[in-house]
Amino acid sequence: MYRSTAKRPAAARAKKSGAAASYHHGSLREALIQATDEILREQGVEGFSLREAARRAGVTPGAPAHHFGSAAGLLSEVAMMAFESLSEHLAVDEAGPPAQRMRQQGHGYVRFAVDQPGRFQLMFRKDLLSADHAGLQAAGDRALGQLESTVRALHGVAPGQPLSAAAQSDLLAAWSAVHGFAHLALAGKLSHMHKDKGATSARLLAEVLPPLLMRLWPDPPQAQKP
Amino acid sequence: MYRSTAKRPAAARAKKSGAAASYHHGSLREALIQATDEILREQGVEGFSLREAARRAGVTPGAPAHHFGSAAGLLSEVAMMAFESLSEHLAVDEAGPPAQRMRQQGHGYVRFAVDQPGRFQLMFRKDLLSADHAGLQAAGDRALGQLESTVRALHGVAPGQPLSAAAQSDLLAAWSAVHGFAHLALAGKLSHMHKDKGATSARLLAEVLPPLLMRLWPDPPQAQKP
DNA sequence: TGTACATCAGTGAACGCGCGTTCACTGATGTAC
DNA sequence: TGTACATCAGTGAACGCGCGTTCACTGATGTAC
Repeated sequence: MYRSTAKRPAAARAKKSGAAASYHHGSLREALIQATDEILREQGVEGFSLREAARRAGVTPGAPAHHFGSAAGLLSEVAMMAFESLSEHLAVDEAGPPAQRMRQQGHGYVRFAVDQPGRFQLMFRKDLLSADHAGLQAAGDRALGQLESTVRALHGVAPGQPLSAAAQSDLLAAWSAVHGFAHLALAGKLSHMHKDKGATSARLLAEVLPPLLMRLWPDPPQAQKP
Repeated sequence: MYRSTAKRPAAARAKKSGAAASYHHGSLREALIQATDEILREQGVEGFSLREAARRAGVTPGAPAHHFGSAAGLLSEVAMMAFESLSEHLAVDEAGPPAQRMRQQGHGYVRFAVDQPGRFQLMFRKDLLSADHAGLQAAGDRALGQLESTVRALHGVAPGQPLSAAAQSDLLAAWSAVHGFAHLALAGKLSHMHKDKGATSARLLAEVLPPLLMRLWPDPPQAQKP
């Protein structure tokens, strides 16, 4: 009885990559993370399944368990990467005026969400993530920390000291505003806000976001040295 | 051969409600909407399925199609109701000072999201809703309109006239801020913002939201009559 | 350099599950006369 | 008041699907001596 070798994941893998078929994948862990990220890009969070990730990595459905235990384990790893990508979008020249930096970060936050919506969706879906994934927690804190450091500059709070109540409130306001804006943009609520219906979401965003950021963090009035 | 009548939906329905079993439900449409809303309350959006809604309404899985065509049809109906509930949370005494009204509405928006997270999640999941559901669109516009009318008052733009650029920007800022805050609260990002870990989400919200709202819409400086 | 053995990583098949939709049907209700 | 008939609303069974997880297994790799 003929048995097609093309059905065997190792063979499929070999065919795809051009390398020799091997029982062991070699770097399945990375391949699964990569595959998951690809699914997020193409289909969003709802498109993800453990089996689909395994399929794309050229491996049987049982394999992922060896590396991640469960779907939440794999997704948490990807979410961690996503937070790192967000952090890159929040990187900003520390020399500039704080209000301007804040605006730049706001823009970076929204750009990240709009350019990588699948990742962005995932990052805040705590029902899909492991609550105790240390790396994920840390990566999230790091991203938030970048906003915080700009808020510190705005309020003149030194790095070691605790945030003042006003600064605390400002940080939360900043995060809320850009997070909310990003969500509304992804939910398609932006275009329906104004008459210019046909506009690209990119163009719409370019027109609508900067004034909003300027309203929240205007340049300070002319320096008053007494 | 014995056939348990308890398996028959009509009988199950009768048992539950105390009324006589009937082939026709009588108000299935409402019952399904009700059931869906109940699922949202208990399990969130992810807990919803057409079959589960049918089950709760005491009806076979095929029945909902007669009234809603598909899952999206039913969910859109529920989302419409949800927007109406949101509108109620945005109702505010039109006599008060605009900044205060804005804060009240902001508080109402967040309270709605936090008290009824399942509904709130649904309302912005356009992948689950019918794009062409007229009532849903209208209900969403109505809710947004309530924010808009306060922004008009803030900026002194009369009801008939188009929003100024500044007012437009302010409206979007308002919506973004409260929407983002609500999302972050539901994603559990609030508690992890400050040291007071054990705090109830309700208490945390009561402490953290008002200053944020005050920062965004402060009372105007003392009236300067020239 | 060779060999025995332990460990690891992925296989393959099956588990039981719930899902949305379809369709010929039938029981109940409403209407016309 | 009665009867024929059309319309409606829900049934019941089946469709094909994809899912996450389990588990005894086996092939490959690495290590000790």
